[in-house]
Parts: sequence; structure tokens; C-alpha cells
Amino acid sequence: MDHLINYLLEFGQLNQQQIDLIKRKVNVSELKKGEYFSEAGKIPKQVAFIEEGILRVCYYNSEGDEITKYFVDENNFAVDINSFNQKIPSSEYVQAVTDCTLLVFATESLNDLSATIIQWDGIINKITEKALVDKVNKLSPMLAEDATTRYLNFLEKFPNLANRIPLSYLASYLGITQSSLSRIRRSI
Amino acid sequence: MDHLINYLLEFGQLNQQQIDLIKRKVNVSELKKGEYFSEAGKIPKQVAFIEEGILRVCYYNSEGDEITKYFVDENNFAVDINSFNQKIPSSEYVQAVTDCTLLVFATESLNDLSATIIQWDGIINKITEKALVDKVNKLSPMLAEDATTRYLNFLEKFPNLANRIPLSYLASYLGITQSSLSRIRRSI
DNA sequence: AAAAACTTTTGTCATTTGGCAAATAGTGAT
DNA sequence: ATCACTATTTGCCAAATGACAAAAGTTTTT
Repeated sequence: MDHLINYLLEFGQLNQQQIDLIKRKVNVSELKKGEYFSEAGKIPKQVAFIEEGILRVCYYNSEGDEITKYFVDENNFAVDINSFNQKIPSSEYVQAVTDCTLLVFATESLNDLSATIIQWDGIINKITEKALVDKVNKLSPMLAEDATTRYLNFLEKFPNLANRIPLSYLASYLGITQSSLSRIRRSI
Repeated sequence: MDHLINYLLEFGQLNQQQIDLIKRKVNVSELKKGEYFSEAGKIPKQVAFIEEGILRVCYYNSEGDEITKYFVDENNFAVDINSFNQKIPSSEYVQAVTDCTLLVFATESLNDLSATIIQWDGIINKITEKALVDKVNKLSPMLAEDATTRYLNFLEKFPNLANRIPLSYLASYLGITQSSLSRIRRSI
């Protein structure tokens, strides 16, 4: 729980009373490897802070291949942005790559916090914006790099992720086949 | 100017008095093809609404190649997100791809509007978030597609952009060389 | 109009990556 | 330990893309 509070405090000030309120609004939720945080048909739990574990956001492309859009790891928020923005039900789903411990804010809790804590919306906006900017900045250069460089950069940015993620997930994130990724690994 | 107001109204309500205030805070600015909207050294004009023309956001990668991160065209906001977020001076710059007419909000004007119009921050946040989500959703699938598909999708999404953009800019956006793009064009 | 500067196309060949299928390794259940 | 299941590696060849250089086409300047 402390990680969550510290994370929030990076984006705005909160007094002790507000912190206590936030703690009361959070539900701890466990996910086993392979289980879904959000999927078509279930009511989406809108926002989760990952205390432990790795999630991935993925979808099926027009060729029917399963694509991993990105990974989210410890001490970050995972938001189903599409449902967050009240859009049409997303074709994306969020799956646990490893066993996870999540701190989940239900929709009503978010509304309560938004109504009670004056800084709340500002903090959430900053977090959302930073997360999105980071994603754009990560994705954009990848297009201009070859597969080996993309893999090496991934290793550098997430040194402790690569060995906890199945090869196929990582390959689809990097935009290559798993055989290619396997060969790239060998050549290093 | 009407395009700007209509755009803002998509994201929140504004009364006539507020609309007039916004109009007074905007400066019309012309850029010739090739000129820079923001570059290292100059004070960044933080936000521009493109009334006419195309901008591109670009940078030099570690190999020294100039990469076009994305294009921004008519009736969209161009924000130097990095300076917007008070980060260290960005290595990115924003350049006019064609002659442009921009509606520019100076930093102080933005602050004034934020202080005066209660809905302002909310509107700007929604615009920012939507722009970023769109970019992620556009970039992400590109990694899994081959160059021809990326080009065809670009044509589909921006039918009237491709013929106004130099081949080299578009190639670097698509993550391929200009000779490859030239060949892809021929093959269609 | 000619020259200069820049952009796009094309040629040739090397390298990267994909597709498919089989072999190997790893994991979990009984 | 064995079996079934899944994940990873490898082999082979085809297709896509890059690198480099030259040619052709455009635009701008003089």
C-alpha cells in the first residue's frame, strides 16, 4: 500500500486524512498467471496499481494474431484507457503475465475520491498523461530500429522482465515472430 | 478561428463570454514550409492549433538519422509535450511540412485561461489525453505490420496527406528507407 | 533558360526476417 | 517417473527490406 501512496505523492500533495481515505477505497486483488484483469463481457475494474507482478495489454489484430500492446509492471497503474474514456467496449484485454497482487479502485471509489479530494483529478490526469507520453516515447523509436536493437533496448529498460515473460508475448510486443526472437537471443 | 472554437466545444461547454476571451488570447502565426515551430534554443510556443497546413514532430536518433515521430494536420493541436510537462529541454523539434497558419497560445495566455475559465483545464486534459491515446493506438499496431501495410494504412487514414509530404519524411515515419517506400509505391 | 540543389526512382547485392515444420526442452499433473 | 501439454529452438528456404550508388525527375535560384 505504501508504494501506491508514495507513487501518488509524486504527482501531488495529500494530507494524512486524504491518504487514509484513499487507503480505505482500495481493494487488494490477486490474479493468477494467465487470468484476466479485464476482458470482454466482464465489468471492467477500471484502475489497478500493480503491487507485485506483470500485466500485459493485448488484442487480436486483423490477421487473428494475438498482439501484446505493452507490459505494465510493479509500481505502475494499469488502466483500461478505452473504458476509462467511456468509449465503446474495447477489443483489448488485460492479462496477468505472472501471479499479481493488485490494488484496485472500483469505479464508484474513483468517483468518490474525485468528489472528496480536490487534488484527485489533477493527480490522476498527471499520471495518465505521463503514462501515455512514456508509451509514445517508447513505441516511436522502435519502428526505426531492427529487431535486435529493439530486444536489447527492452533488456536494458526492463532487465528483470525478459526472463519472466513467455517468449511469444515478448516477440509479439517487439513485432517479430518467436523464432526470430529465439535466434536473436542465441546470437547474443 | 471558428474551427478552433468548434474543436474546443467538442470537449466541453463554453459560453459566449468565455469564447470571446479565448479568441482574444490567440495569436495567428504563419510558418513557411521548412520553418520550425519549436527548436532547441528558442523559447517554445507551447500550444498551437493548426488552421492550415501540416507540422511534423521529429528528432535525431542515436545513429544520427532524422526520424519523424508523427505528423499533425489541420484542425488539431500540436503540443510540445515535453516542454508542456516541464521536462528537460526536449531533443524533439517541430517543423512545418507545408506552409502553415497556426493559432498559437502563449504560456501566459494559457495560464490566464486556466485561471479564468473554470472548464479550461478539463478541456485541455481531455484534448491531451485523446491525442496521446490516438498516437499510441496508431503506433502500436504498426510494429506488427509490414511496410506495405503501414503505408496503405497511412494512405487510408490520411488520404490527403501523402502527396503533400516529402517521401523521406514519410519513410522515416513508417520506419523504412525512402528507396523502400519508393518501391512500395510503384508496386501499388 | 541554365545551373544548382534537392527529391525520387532504379539497379545490384547483402542482410534481416518470416513461414513452416520438426526437434528439443521445460512444466505440471497423475 | 511418466505422460501430456506447452514453450523454445533449430533447419531450410522464400520474401522483405536495407545499403549504397547512380540515374532521372523536380524545384528553386540566378
